[in-house]
Amino acid sequence: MIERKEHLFIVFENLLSIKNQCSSEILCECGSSDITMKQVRYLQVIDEHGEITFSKLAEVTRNSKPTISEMINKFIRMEYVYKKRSPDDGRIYYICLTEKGQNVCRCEQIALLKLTQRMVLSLNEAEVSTLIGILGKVR
Amino acid sequence: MIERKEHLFIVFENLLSIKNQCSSEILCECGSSDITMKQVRYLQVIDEHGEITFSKLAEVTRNSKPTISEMINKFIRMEYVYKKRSPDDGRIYYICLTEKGQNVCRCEQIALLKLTQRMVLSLNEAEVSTLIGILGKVR
DNA sequence: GGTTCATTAGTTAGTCATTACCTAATTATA
DNA sequence: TATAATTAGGTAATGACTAACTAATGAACC
Repeated sequence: MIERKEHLFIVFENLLSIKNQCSSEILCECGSSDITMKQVRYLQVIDEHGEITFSKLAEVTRNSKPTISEMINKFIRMEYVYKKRSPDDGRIYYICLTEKGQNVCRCEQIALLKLTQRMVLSLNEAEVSTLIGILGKVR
Repeated sequence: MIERKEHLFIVFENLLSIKNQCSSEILCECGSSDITMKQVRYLQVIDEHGEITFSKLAEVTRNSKPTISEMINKFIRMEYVYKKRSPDDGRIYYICLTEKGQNVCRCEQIALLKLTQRMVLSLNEAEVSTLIGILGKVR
Protein backbone atom coordinates (compact mmCIF):
# COMPACT_ATOMS: atom_id res chain seq x y z
CA MET A 1 0.00 0.00 0.00
CA ILE A 2 2.64 2.46 1.12
CA GLU A 3 4.93 0.91 -1.46
CA ARG A 4 2.41 1.59 -4.18
CA LYS A 5 2.05 5.26 -3.29
CA GLU A 6 5.78 5.76 -3.29
CA HIS A 7 6.09 3.93 -6.55
CA LEU A 8 3.47 6.13 -8.17
CA PHE A 9 5.30 9.18 -6.90
CA ILE A 10 8.55 7.88 -8.40
CA VAL A 11 7.12 7.15 -11.83
CA PHE A 12 5.55 10.60 -11.94
CA GLU A 13 8.73 12.20 -10.70
CA ASN A 14 10.48 10.56 -13.63
CA LEU A 15 7.90 11.83 -16.09
CA LEU A 16 8.11 15.33 -14.67
CA SER A 17 11.87 15.22 -14.89
CA ILE A 18 11.65 14.33 -18.58
CA LYS A 19 9.19 17.17 -19.14
CA ASN A 20 11.37 19.67 -17.27
CA GLN A 21 14.37 18.66 -19.30
CA CYS A 22 12.42 19.25 -22.51
CA SER A 23 11.42 22.72 -21.24
CA SER A 24 15.01 23.59 -20.49
CA GLU A 25 16.12 22.39 -23.89
CA ILE A 26 13.47 24.46 -25.62
CA LEU A 27 14.53 27.60 -23.75
CA CYS A 28 18.21 26.89 -24.42
CA GLU A 29 17.51 26.38 -28.12
CA CYS A 30 15.82 29.79 -28.11
CA GLY A 31 18.80 31.28 -26.31
CA SER A 32 16.42 32.17 -23.53
CA SER A 33 17.61 30.09 -20.63
CA ASP A 34 17.75 33.15 -18.40
CA ILE A 35 14.39 34.70 -19.24
CA THR A 36 12.47 35.71 -16.14
CA MET A 37 9.09 34.30 -15.13
CA LYS A 38 7.51 37.73 -15.42
CA GLN A 39 8.75 38.05 -18.97
CA VAL A 40 7.29 34.64 -19.84
CA ARG A 41 3.99 35.69 -18.32
CA TYR A 42 3.85 38.90 -20.35
CA LEU A 43 4.55 36.88 -23.49
CA GLN A 44 1.75 34.51 -22.50
CA VAL A 45 -0.64 37.44 -22.20
CA ILE A 46 0.32 38.59 -25.70
CA ASP A 47 -0.12 34.99 -26.91
CA GLU A 48 -3.61 34.78 -25.44
CA HIS A 49 -4.64 37.91 -27.38
CA GLY A 50 -3.06 36.90 -30.67
CA GLU A 51 -2.05 40.46 -31.23
CA ILE A 52 -2.61 43.33 -28.86
CA THR A 53 -2.10 47.10 -28.71
CA PHE A 54 0.18 48.89 -26.24
CA SER A 55 -2.77 50.50 -24.51
CA LYS A 56 -4.65 47.23 -24.20
CA LEU A 57 -1.58 45.40 -22.89
CA ALA A 58 -1.07 48.15 -20.31
CA GLU A 59 -4.69 47.80 -19.26
CA VAL A 60 -4.68 44.01 -19.11
CA THR A 61 -1.42 43.83 -17.13
CA ARG A 62 -2.18 46.89 -14.99
CA ASN A 63 1.07 48.62 -15.97
CA SER A 64 1.65 52.12 -17.25
CA LYS A 65 2.07 52.69 -20.99
CA PRO A 66 5.72 53.79 -20.64
CA THR A 67 6.41 50.56 -18.79
CA ILE A 68 4.85 48.58 -21.62
CA SER A 69 6.71 50.62 -24.21
CA GLU A 70 10.05 49.80 -22.62
CA MET A 71 9.21 46.16 -22.11
CA ILE A 72 8.11 45.71 -25.72
CA ASN A 73 11.27 47.42 -26.97
CA LYS A 74 13.23 44.98 -24.94
CA PHE A 75 11.22 42.03 -26.26
CA ILE A 76 11.84 43.33 -29.81
CA ARG A 77 15.59 43.39 -29.12
CA MET A 78 15.29 39.83 -27.77
CA GLU A 79 13.33 38.92 -30.90
CA TYR A 80 10.30 37.68 -29.00
CA VAL A 81 7.86 40.17 -30.58
CA TYR A 82 7.50 42.58 -33.46
CA LYS A 83 5.12 45.47 -33.88
CA LYS A 84 2.75 46.07 -36.76
CA ARG A 85 1.28 49.48 -37.57
CA SER A 86 -2.47 49.60 -37.74
CA PRO A 87 -3.64 50.27 -41.34
CA ASP A 88 -6.61 52.21 -39.99
CA ASP A 89 -5.16 54.40 -37.28
CA GLY A 90 -1.62 55.70 -37.46
CA ARG A 91 -1.41 56.02 -33.72
CA ILE A 92 -1.92 52.32 -33.11
CA TYR A 93 0.61 49.46 -33.26
CA TYR A 94 -0.20 45.79 -32.77
CA ILE A 95 2.25 43.70 -30.79
CA CYS A 96 2.75 40.24 -32.31
CA LEU A 97 4.81 37.28 -31.19
CA THR A 98 7.63 35.97 -33.31
CA GLU A 99 8.07 32.24 -33.66
CA LYS A 100 10.75 32.44 -30.98
CA GLY A 101 8.38 34.32 -28.70
CA GLN A 102 5.70 31.69 -29.25
CA ASN A 103 8.13 28.89 -28.47
CA VAL A 104 9.28 30.57 -25.30
CA CYS A 105 5.86 31.32 -23.87
CA ARG A 106 4.47 27.93 -24.87
CA CYS A 107 7.50 25.96 -23.82
CA GLU A 108 5.68 24.14 -21.03
CA GLN A 109 2.99 22.93 -23.44
CA ILE A 110 5.53 22.02 -26.09
CA ALA A 111 7.48 20.05 -23.50
CA LEU A 112 4.34 18.26 -22.38
CA LEU A 113 3.49 17.48 -25.99
CA LYS A 114 6.95 16.01 -26.46
CA LEU A 115 6.51 13.95 -23.32
CA THR A 116 3.19 12.55 -24.46
CA GLN A 117 4.64 11.82 -27.91
CA ARG A 118 7.48 9.98 -26.25
CA MET A 119 4.98 8.00 -24.21
CA VAL A 120 3.06 7.04 -27.32
CA LEU A 121 6.32 5.69 -28.76
CA SER A 122 7.15 3.71 -25.61
CA LEU A 123 3.71 2.18 -25.19
CA ASN A 124 1.31 0.19 -27.34
CA GLU A 125 -2.18 1.37 -28.24
CA ALA A 126 -3.92 -0.65 -25.56
CA GLU A 127 -1.64 0.76 -22.89
CA VAL A 128 -2.21 4.30 -24.10
CA SER A 129 -5.96 3.75 -24.05
CA THR A 130 -5.76 2.27 -20.58
CA LEU A 131 -3.76 5.27 -19.35
CA ILE A 132 -6.25 7.73 -20.80
CA GLY A 133 -9.08 5.79 -19.18
CA ILE A 134 -7.51 5.66 -15.76
CA LEU A 135 -5.94 9.11 -15.63
CA GLY A 136 -9.14 10.67 -16.88
CA LYS A 137 -10.72 9.71 -13.58
CA VAL A 138 -8.38 11.85 -11.52
CA ARG A 139 -9.97 14.96 -10.08
CA MET B 1 -4.72 7.59 -33.55
CA ILE B 2 -4.38 11.38 -33.60
CA GLU B 3 -7.33 11.48 -31.24
CA ARG B 4 -5.50 9.26 -28.75
CA LYS B 5 -2.36 11.41 -28.70
CA GLU B 6 -4.38 14.55 -28.13
CA HIS B 7 -6.36 12.84 -25.44
CA LEU B 8 -3.22 11.75 -23.64
CA PHE B 9 -1.92 15.29 -23.85
CA ILE B 10 -5.15 16.59 -22.37
CA VAL B 11 -5.21 14.20 -19.42
CA PHE B 12 -1.61 15.03 -18.62
CA GLU B 13 -2.27 18.73 -19.01
CA ASN B 14 -4.99 18.33 -16.43
CA LEU B 15 -2.68 16.50 -14.03
CA LEU B 16 0.01 19.10 -14.48
CA SER B 17 -2.48 21.84 -13.86
CA ILE B 18 -3.47 20.21 -10.58
CA LYS B 19 0.18 19.90 -9.62
CA ASN B 20 0.93 23.52 -10.51
CA GLN B 21 -2.03 24.69 -8.48
CA CYS B 22 -0.73 22.75 -5.47
CA SER B 23 2.70 24.38 -5.93
CA SER B 24 1.16 27.83 -6.01
CA GLU B 25 -0.90 27.10 -2.93
CA ILE B 26 2.15 25.91 -1.03
CA LEU B 27 4.09 29.05 -1.92
CA CYS B 28 1.12 31.27 -1.04
CA GLU B 29 0.70 29.51 2.30
CA CYS B 30 4.35 30.28 2.97
CA GLY B 31 3.81 33.89 1.95
CA SER B 32 6.38 33.30 -0.75
CA SER B 33 4.42 33.68 -3.94
CA ASP B 34 6.92 36.16 -5.30
CA ILE B 35 10.13 34.34 -4.45
CA THR B 36 12.56 34.26 -7.38
CA MET B 37 13.81 31.11 -9.08
CA LYS B 38 17.37 31.89 -8.08
CA GLN B 39 16.33 32.16 -4.47
CA VAL B 40 14.59 28.78 -4.68
CA ARG B 41 17.71 27.29 -6.22
CA TYR B 42 19.94 28.62 -3.46
CA LEU B 43 17.55 27.16 -0.89
CA GLN B 44 17.69 23.85 -2.77
CA VAL B 45 21.47 23.86 -2.54
CA ILE B 46 21.25 24.41 1.22
CA ASP B 47 18.65 21.61 1.40
CA GLU B 48 20.93 19.21 -0.46
CA HIS B 49 23.66 19.80 2.12
CA GLY B 50 21.45 19.58 5.18
CA GLU B 51 23.42 22.35 6.78
CA ILE B 52 26.27 24.24 5.21
CA THR B 53 28.81 26.90 6.14
CA PHE B 54 29.05 30.32 4.46
CA SER B 55 32.38 29.46 2.94
CA LYS B 56 31.18 26.16 1.58
CA LEU B 57 28.01 27.72 0.14
CA ALA B 58 30.12 30.39 -1.55
CA GLU B 59 32.32 27.69 -3.03
CA VAL B 60 29.47 25.46 -4.18
CA THR B 61 27.50 28.32 -5.79
CA ARG B 62 30.60 30.12 -7.11
CA ASN B 63 29.69 33.37 -5.37
CA SER B 64 31.79 35.60 -3.16
CA LYS B 65 31.48 35.37 0.60
CA PRO B 66 30.03 38.88 0.95
CA THR B 67 27.36 37.91 -1.60
CA ILE B 68 26.48 34.83 0.44
CA SER B 69 26.51 36.86 3.65
CA GLU B 70 23.95 39.28 2.26
CA MET B 71 21.80 36.59 0.72
CA ILE B 72 21.67 34.61 3.95
CA ASN B 73 20.80 37.71 5.95
CA LYS B 74 17.95 38.26 3.56
CA PHE B 75 16.82 34.64 3.85
CA ILE B 76 16.92 35.00 7.65
CA ARG B 77 14.69 38.06 7.40
CA MET B 78 12.36 36.04 5.16
CA GLU B 79 12.50 33.22 7.72
CA TYR B 80 13.73 30.65 5.23
CA VAL B 81 16.95 29.88 7.14
CA TYR B 82 18.61 30.33 10.49
CA LYS B 83 22.26 30.13 11.41
CA LYS B 84 23.80 27.97 14.07
CA ARG B 85 27.20 28.65 15.62
CA SER B 86 29.68 25.83 15.41
CA PRO B 87 30.44 24.43 18.88
CA ASP B 88 34.00 23.65 17.78
CA ASP B 89 35.09 26.74 15.93
CA GLY B 90 33.84 30.17 16.83
CA ARG B 91 34.43 31.47 13.35
CA ILE B 92 32.03 29.02 11.76
CA TYR B 93 28.25 29.24 11.43
CA TYR B 94 26.06 26.56 9.90
CA ILE B 95 23.18 27.68 7.69
CA CYS B 96 20.04 25.60 8.27
CA LEU B 97 16.63 25.68 6.64
CA THR B 98 13.55 26.53 8.64
CA GLU B 99 10.40 24.52 8.03
CA LYS B 100 9.21 27.34 5.79
CA GLY B 101 12.46 27.21 3.85
CA GLN B 102 12.10 23.47 3.42
CA ASN B 103 8.54 23.82 2.21
CA VAL B 104 9.50 26.49 -0.28
CA CYS B 105 12.42 24.69 -1.83
CA ARG B 106 10.64 21.35 -1.89
CA CYS B 107 7.33 22.71 -3.10
CA GLU B 108 7.48 20.94 -6.44
CA GLN B 109 8.00 17.57 -4.74
CA ILE B 110 5.34 18.28 -2.14
CA ALA B 111 2.92 19.23 -4.90
CA LEU B 112 3.72 16.05 -6.80
CA LEU B 113 3.22 14.02 -3.64
CA LYS B 114 -0.17 15.64 -3.15
CA LEU B 115 -1.06 14.88 -6.75
CA THR B 116 -0.14 11.22 -6.41
CA GLN B 117 -2.04 11.00 -3.13
CA ARG B 118 -5.04 12.48 -4.84
CA MET B 119 -4.69 9.91 -7.60
CA VAL B 120 -4.58 7.09 -5.09
CA LEU B 121 -7.85 8.40 -3.66
CA SER B 122 -9.52 8.63 -7.07
CA LEU B 123 -8.43 5.24 -8.29
CA ASN B 124 -8.64 1.68 -7.02
CA GLU B 125 -5.62 -0.49 -6.29
CA ALA B 126 -5.72 -2.34 -9.57
CA GLU B 127 -5.78 0.91 -11.50
CA VAL B 128 -2.86 2.30 -9.51
CA SER B 129 -0.88 -0.86 -10.15
CA THR B 130 -1.71 -0.72 -13.83
CA LEU B 131 -0.56 2.91 -14.00
CA ILE B 132 2.71 2.11 -12.30
CA GLY B 133 3.25 -0.77 -14.68
CA ILE B 134 2.55 1.21 -17.81
CA LEU B 135 4.20 4.53 -16.86
CA GLY B 136 7.27 2.70 -15.64
CA LYS B 137 7.95 1.77 -19.25
CA VAL B 138 8.31 5.37 -20.40
CA ARG B 139 11.85 6.40 -21.22
C1' DG C 1 51.10 28.40 29.53
C1' DG C 2 51.50 32.99 27.27
C1' DT C 3 52.59 35.82 23.20
C1' DT C 4 52.85 36.81 18.45
C1' DC C 5 51.57 36.41 13.83
C1' DA C 6 49.46 34.36 9.80
C1' DT C 7 45.32 32.40 8.31
C1' DT C 8 40.41 31.64 8.10
C1' DA C 9 35.31 32.79 8.60
C1' DG C 10 32.23 36.01 8.12
C1' DT C 11 30.72 41.15 7.98
C1' DT C 12 30.33 45.85 6.35
C1' DA C 13 30.77 49.59 3.06
C1' DG C 14 30.60 51.01 -1.30
C1' DT C 15 29.73 49.88 -5.96
C1' DC C 16 27.76 48.18 -10.50
C1' DA C 17 24.36 45.99 -13.73
C1' DT C 18 19.86 44.50 -14.54
C1' DT C 19 14.92 44.14 -13.95
C1' DA C 20 10.50 46.11 -13.08
C1' DC C 21 8.02 49.74 -12.33
C1' DC C 22 6.51 55.03 -12.12
C1' DT C 23 5.20 60.25 -13.65
C1' DA C 24 5.74 64.21 -16.61
C1' DA C 25 6.48 65.87 -20.88
C1' DT C 26 6.63 65.16 -25.65
C1' DT C 27 5.43 63.74 -30.57
C1' DA C 28 2.32 61.90 -33.97
C1' DT C 29 -2.26 60.94 -35.29
C1' DA C 30 -7.35 61.29 -35.24
C1' DT D 1 -8.73 68.62 -28.07
C1' DA D 2 -8.11 63.81 -27.21
C1' DT D 3 -5.65 59.51 -27.81
C1' DA D 4 -1.58 56.28 -28.72
C1' DA D 5 2.85 55.69 -27.99
C1' DT D 6 7.59 57.45 -26.86
C1' DT D 7 11.26 59.62 -24.26
C1' DA D 8 13.45 61.44 -20.15
C1' DG D 9 14.32 61.07 -15.63
C1' DG D 10 13.50 58.67 -11.68
C1' DT D 11 12.84 54.78 -7.71
C1' DA D 12 13.19 50.16 -5.68
C1' DA D 13 14.60 45.50 -5.68
C1' DT D 14 17.62 41.76 -7.07
C1' DG D 15 22.04 39.76 -7.90
C1' DA D 16 26.54 40.23 -8.02
C1' DC D 17 31.47 42.28 -6.97
C1' DT D 18 36.03 44.13 -4.31
C1' DA D 19 38.32 46.22 -0.42
C1' DA D 20 38.70 46.61 4.17
C1' DC D 21 37.39 45.15 8.44
C1' DT D 22 36.53 42.21 12.96
C1' DA D 23 36.70 37.91 15.50
C1' DA D 24 38.46 33.40 16.15
C1' DT D 25 41.89 29.81 15.35
C1' DG D 26 46.29 27.52 15.10
C1' DA D 27 51.28 27.29 14.67
C1' DA D 28 55.66 28.76 16.19
C1' DC D 29 58.32 30.50 19.67
C1' DC D 30 59.69 31.71 24.40
